[in-house]
Amino acid sequence: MTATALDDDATAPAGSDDLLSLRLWLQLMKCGKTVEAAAGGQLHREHRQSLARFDVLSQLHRLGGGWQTVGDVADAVMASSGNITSLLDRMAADGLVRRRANPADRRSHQIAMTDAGRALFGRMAGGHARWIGDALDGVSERDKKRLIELLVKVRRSVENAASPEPSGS
Amino acid sequence: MTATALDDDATAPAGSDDLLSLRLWLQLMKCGKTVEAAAGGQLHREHRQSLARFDVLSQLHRLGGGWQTVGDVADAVMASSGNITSLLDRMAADGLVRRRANPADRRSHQIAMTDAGRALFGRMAGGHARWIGDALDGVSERDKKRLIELLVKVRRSVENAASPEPSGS
DNA sequence: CCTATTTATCTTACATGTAAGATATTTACA
DNA sequence: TGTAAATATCTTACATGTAAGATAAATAGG
Repeated sequence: MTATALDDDATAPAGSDDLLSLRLWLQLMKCGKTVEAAAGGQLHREHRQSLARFDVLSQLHRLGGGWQTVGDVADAVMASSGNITSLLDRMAADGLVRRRANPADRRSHQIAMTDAGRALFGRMAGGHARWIGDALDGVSERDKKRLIELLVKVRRSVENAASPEPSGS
Repeated sequence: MTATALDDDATAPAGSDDLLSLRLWLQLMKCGKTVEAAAGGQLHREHRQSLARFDVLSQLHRLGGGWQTVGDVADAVMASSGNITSLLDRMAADGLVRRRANPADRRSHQIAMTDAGRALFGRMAGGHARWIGDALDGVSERDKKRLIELLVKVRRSVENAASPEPSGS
């Protein structure tokens, strides 16, 4: 008996490389879900905030906390335009961020943290980094460095397969 | 300028190991999101189905496609009880799965694929494995094997930190 | 047998995500 | 200039996720 749900499917085509890729994909999804659930649970228990909100505050914290466009924030946290709108609406309703019209482009809106948002992020960030350090305590420094490199390779491969560069760019 | 949003936070505490862990966490989240969005997009384009539905069908396909309890399916796809209920409701409304009372335990319900669900899964599985193989084509076989091992290590570390085993089990 | 606890699922409320398309504005160009 | 295309955000509809607690049935202990 194997660890995957797909490895014996009659319509499966190619060689053993597809099977290895499938196993990698399954482990990546499983690991990602596990880490995300654990980290999200920690943020919810300690601060009643979601990972998505923490990501937005982290991005707004970068570059000194100045105004950033909605699109820049959406790209940074990998949220769709429809999604970031409602997320920022709720965060603004909770007094964590505020909007203003972009003075340079009237199509565009900008976002920044409020004082309350900055204070909340200050309380969250240190504890979150410490929690992650504890959670990854069972992984050696060498393995962490190798993993970071390999994860970047995977991401590049997937992004490249999704929209391959024309050969002469 | 660095790659993270947190590395210069004044409240951050410990040594360089927390920073390395933070970088690993960021890459893991980013890689997971990228791969999930790409795979989900492929399933939506080709079959108008979500990754969550594909996961459920994969799990039901295991063990020969017989009846499984709602709880077993929920555990396998890492869904909460409230979540799996509505997901299975929609899949049942689309004629992909069906429910029955568990003859051995009247608290429990069981789930199996319908013929339509089995047919849909057959069409999805091969193409999905092939798509994943293409997407991970830029990663060497050796790197894939190392990554699988390392991801399992990470997951074990996080699970262990979340609920550490008592010393003598 | 009776009651308390545990277990399995469902219900409700709400947060977060995608998809598709509307709106307003800017940009490119004939 | 005028018009088409691109861009940035928002709106709407709906799918998927969590949290908290209700419900029903099984189980444990008296």
